[in-house]
Amino acid sequence: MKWKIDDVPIFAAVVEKNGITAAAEHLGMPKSTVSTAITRLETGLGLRLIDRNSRNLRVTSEGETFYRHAQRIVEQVTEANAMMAGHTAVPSGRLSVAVPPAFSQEIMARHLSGFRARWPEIELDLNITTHGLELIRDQVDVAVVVGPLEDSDYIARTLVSGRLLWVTSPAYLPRLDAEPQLENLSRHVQLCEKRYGLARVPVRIDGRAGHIDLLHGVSHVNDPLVVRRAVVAGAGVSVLPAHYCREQLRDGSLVEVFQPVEFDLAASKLTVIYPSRRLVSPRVRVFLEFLSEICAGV
Amino acid sequence: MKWKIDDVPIFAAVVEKNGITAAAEHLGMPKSTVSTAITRLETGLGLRLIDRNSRNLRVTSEGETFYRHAQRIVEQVTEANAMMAGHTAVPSGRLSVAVPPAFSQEIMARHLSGFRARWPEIELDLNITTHGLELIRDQVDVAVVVGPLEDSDYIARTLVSGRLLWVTSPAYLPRLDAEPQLENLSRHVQLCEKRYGLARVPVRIDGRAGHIDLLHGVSHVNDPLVVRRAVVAGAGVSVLPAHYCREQLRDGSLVEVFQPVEFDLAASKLTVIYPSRRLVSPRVRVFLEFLSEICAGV
DNA sequence: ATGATCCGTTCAGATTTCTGAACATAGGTC
DNA sequence: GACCTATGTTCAGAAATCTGAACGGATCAT
Repeated sequence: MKWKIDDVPIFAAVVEKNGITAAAEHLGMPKSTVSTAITRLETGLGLRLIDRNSRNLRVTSEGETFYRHAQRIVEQVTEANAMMAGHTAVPSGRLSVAVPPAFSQEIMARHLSGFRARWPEIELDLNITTHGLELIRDQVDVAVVVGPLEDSDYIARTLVSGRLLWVTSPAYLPRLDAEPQLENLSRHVQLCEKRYGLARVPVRIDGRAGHIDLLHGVSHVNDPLVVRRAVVAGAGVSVLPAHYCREQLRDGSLVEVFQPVEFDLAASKLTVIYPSRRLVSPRVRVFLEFLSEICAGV
Repeated sequence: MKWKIDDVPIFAAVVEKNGITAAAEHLGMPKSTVSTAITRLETGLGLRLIDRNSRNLRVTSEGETFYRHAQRIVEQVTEANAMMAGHTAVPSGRLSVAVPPAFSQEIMARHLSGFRARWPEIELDLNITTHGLELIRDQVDVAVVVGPLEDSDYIARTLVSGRLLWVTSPAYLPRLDAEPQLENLSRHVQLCEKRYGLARVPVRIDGRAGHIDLLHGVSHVNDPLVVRRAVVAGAGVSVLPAHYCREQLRDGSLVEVFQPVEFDLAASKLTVIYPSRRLVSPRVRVFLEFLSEICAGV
């Protein structure tokens, strides 16, 4: 790579402010620096980014392409900076967070005392809710949400990718066929989480796409932990996110089945969202780090 | 921002190679440069990233946090570089792409001759298919796919966000109630695209979450253009991506209804995917630019 | 213990980048 | 058309960064 990354924000500013002088003013640096930076970037890349003379300025098509990438780079850098800024201050104050029920019980609860011990100055206001996405608007600082996410103004970080597994109890195991056929799978499903209860759940069997009906003839509940209890108690086969049946698979109360059938669904992905690309308050920052940590192993 | 972005890849290399000397070797620069860069970065950020003495090296918790961001920055930079590299060469050769039927007809077709005129050396091999995601593995260079995407090894770029609209024909309009009620909406839907044909389609009415049944009592087809024709011909109300009914809304053959009811669904998002973060061949690059251009207005 | 070895840091000279002032050029004004 | 103004470029001195060699400390084998 023959160009300097530090020239990228300068280039982006020139494009955005539509001028070297304007960009220089915005960045608080001499225009000569900006001019040189653009020239250096062009030389390094080996192509012209901006056609310019003393009066006019036009971004070339290559410049447009590079600008799209520049935006992403600047975005990441800004975010990194926001995250690290004020890292020296001791986090304190009230922190409102929203987390889904199953997540709070299965993953978070056991680490809460550790969080309190490490950051005693933070008063945690924990909302157990399935509607984190709505609360983030103005009621909570951070929300953990389940399922795929629309693009939005908030920053989102995937905590757990949420691979889905087919599981059953050891007692039920003998009733399954050796070779699972697409048509026979759902026959064994008595109950599943509401979010997968679709008529056409996209799946992938040994790489080939297909569909499974988890709507008709299947009971639904909006809590994976209820599904888990039911399956452990013998309620046939069901679908659970890997992070909610890890322990059960280890201690043998659940067994994985239908392994070749993978889900084409981001429905159980766990994501944390929070506002502002500009400034992450210390208490939000440490809570995000806390979430990353406790989710690292699952 | 008090730190240099150019120090970020150096820091990342030190973390990855677990040593300043190793990183220096990998980056092809003197270890003194690497050492100074890390120190400078730490000073700029105002905190210690790596605890180090002459024999041991340990990334601090702040360092871990920063490393996560560093990875993203490096990724974007690498991608930008790959995209710009070899930008001088004239793109040529065979280019296999997969695009969905509706996209090819509605958005792409009219611009194809322009593409050919601009890049006469590229032999385009155009596959109209709904299974782009499967072909990208080893049969095509670029694929445009519809719907939300799992994380994968491929690079994905959103082309069109794919907002969904409720539309109907002017002739049907008088048969709608003034105030749309959640329960009454689906009564008017005779046909919709298969991908929205779920029992519980998540929607948002004036910000509040809810669900609509587009499965029962609704016919399904896997082509939005068929839905459009049907609705224009009087088949009640249906759901169409904004980019496939722009013209019809303008010329009055379709009208938008139920505006307060927004979809909580990324189901019609158009994404382009392609392999390799390392090197984008010139012909792939110009095709990606072509796609961005033709999707910019929709 | 002791020396060999490996690693990160420091240092001083070489190189690059930054900067403010001077310069050049295009467009508008009277 | 001469002048004015706003804009990008150039330049030379100042500041910073880079670099290879020397240095200092930690571990390991003997």
